Amino acid sequence: MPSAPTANRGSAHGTAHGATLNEAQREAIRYLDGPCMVIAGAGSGKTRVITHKIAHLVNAGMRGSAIAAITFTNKAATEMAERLASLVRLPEGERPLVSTFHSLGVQILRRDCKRLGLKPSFSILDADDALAILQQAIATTDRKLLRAAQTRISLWKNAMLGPDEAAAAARDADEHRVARAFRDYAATLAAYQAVDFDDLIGLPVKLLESEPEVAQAWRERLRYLLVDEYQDTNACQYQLLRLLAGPRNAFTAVGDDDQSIYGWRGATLENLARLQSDYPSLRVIKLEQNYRSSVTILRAANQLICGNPRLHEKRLWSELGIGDPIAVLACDDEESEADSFVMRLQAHKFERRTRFADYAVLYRGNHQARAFEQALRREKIPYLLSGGQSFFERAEIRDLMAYLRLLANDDDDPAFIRAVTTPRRGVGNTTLEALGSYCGQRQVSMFAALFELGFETRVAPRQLEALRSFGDFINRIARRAAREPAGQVLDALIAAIQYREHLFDTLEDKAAAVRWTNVGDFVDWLKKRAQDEGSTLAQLAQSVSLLSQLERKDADADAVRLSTIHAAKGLEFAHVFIVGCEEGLLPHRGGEPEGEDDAGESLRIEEERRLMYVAVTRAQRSLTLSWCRKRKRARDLLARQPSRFIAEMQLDANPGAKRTIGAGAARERLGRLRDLLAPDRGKG
DNA sequence: GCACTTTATGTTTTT
DNA sequence: CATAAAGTGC
Repeated sequence: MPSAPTANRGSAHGTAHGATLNEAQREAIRYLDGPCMVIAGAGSGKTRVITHKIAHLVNAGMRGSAIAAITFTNKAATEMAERLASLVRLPEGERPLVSTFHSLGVQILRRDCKRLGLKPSFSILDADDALAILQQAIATTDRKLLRAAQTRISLWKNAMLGPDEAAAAARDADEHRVARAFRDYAATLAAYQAVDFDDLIGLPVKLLESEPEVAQAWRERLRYLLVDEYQDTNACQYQLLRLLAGPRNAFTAVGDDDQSIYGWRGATLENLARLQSDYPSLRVIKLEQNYRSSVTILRAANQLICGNPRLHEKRLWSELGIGDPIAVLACDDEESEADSFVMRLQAHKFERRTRFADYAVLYRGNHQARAFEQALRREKIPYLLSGGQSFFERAEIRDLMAYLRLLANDDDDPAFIRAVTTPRRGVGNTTLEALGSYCGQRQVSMFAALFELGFETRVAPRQLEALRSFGDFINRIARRAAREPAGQVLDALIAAIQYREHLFDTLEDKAAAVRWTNVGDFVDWLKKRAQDEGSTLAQLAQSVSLLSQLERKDADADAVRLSTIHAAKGLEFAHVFIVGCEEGLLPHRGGEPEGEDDAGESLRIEEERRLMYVAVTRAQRSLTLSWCRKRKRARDLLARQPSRFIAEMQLDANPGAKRTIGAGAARERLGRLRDLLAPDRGKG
């Protein structure tokens, strides 16, 4: 087996792949007599339990295609499908459905959305498009209010409250205002035949609740459900699970209350308790043996998390030995934090003969990556940035996506606006405003309005001509898309709009070249996908918005990983650096302290503590924590304190567990190593 | 009326 | 430091 650098694939140390299953794992796999919940501590082999349970079901005679494994991220789904494929060989049509909640939602919706008054070619809006629509609805330019409104509405949706219930639940004037905007927002989405991310769960719930035959059909199709990262489900996802499970209650939920880090997205630990009260016969099985980390690391993790009240008390243990002490680095500022990381990395790598891919830098916020990127680039160390801006959020990709969405769905006004203005074709704000107001009166989409006789008088002839020829163009491409292969039409589209020329006209050559390369990657990816799945351009447009990262082959590259802690969940690395361990960052200080009560405050700290716990438990062999005495924020330099979590891990009380090292020591050591390696290269 | 250039502004985490 | 609203040539 080639050892891949990413998680769960076991770099020699740690993972339980080849080993036999332990008693608790076997029990979790074999138990089929009723609903089952597996409390799987960090590194206890939960993916293994899920894949082996699926294999067990298949061996027991269940059709593979009747089993569904549901994850939260595409990465987890891909990983799961691969591990499963290496365990049981199943023919194409007999493979279990391994999918995220959101893609499952799309599948359910695509089949029967007509019953909800939604056309099958509905558009899926990303957060930015949704935000633009909300901005219209709430009529504000205050970005803070806008963002707050978006999360508020999302939380309402995840709690399964519609605009009416939201208005009833609103506690102050601001929330009432947001509830009113929620109503307009929902109406606008309906007019556009568009849905947002939350609707991908909420609408299937609505559908299965209101159409018993549809629910029945899905229950017959999916006879056993396995849910990964159950602690991250929100009320709406829980309801979807209940509806899919039906009265048969044939499911296994796998989760860990200590790793619940998506409370801000509506995930609620109550779902763990609810599972027990809603299913009294629920069998609860705990996995406490850790196959990943050294005893030192686990002891620190246990020490940290015991500060939280927990639903399921558990104590992780491991047989992997004491391992290296945990180091704490106090740095001057973020540059010196990044510098000392790079120097320690180089020294460590030289001494231990490790690979770059054995190292990961984990941080609270994406902006923290910048200093580390710079330092790594300067030293010519390969790195992989996970999280951060998604490939599909890049402007050039969104431009092309707008065309695809418009081809699929004429009513998608946001896509229309983006496509008609990119590249520029003589249609600007005034024209779009006139078009928008006409559409408002006539209750038609922008695309449909172009060809209406009544619209002709609303804009200047020149603009009308530009709009209509754009409309004709889209119609022509759409006609071709129905007949010809997706890839061919895509090439024709990009050539016809002269996108390459547009990039080089509007940007510096270097930037344009980068974007054009991205376009090429995107097109290749679409073509491959269209071929593999036999999907049309329209269907592709739907699946694309659910992806966060282009699955690239260079995931196997030997490179240092830079990642947010959130994005690192489920992964493991031999040597982990948790950076920015400062009060205010980790734990992060929330928005304004206005009106937040003590209970809310301590809940927030508990989630931050779980986040730190997730970070610590990513490490197999060594763990280094660092913090900065000063950190730039906006324009000024702020004095900072080390995170309370460092103290909570009681590294001092843990003999030999802590080494505090000044940032200068590594610099000197690296200097010596460099001299040793290449004396003439010596530099300051 | 369109398209490009300047100036204020504001930072968690993600499907 | 990067994005989005307001300002200036064409």
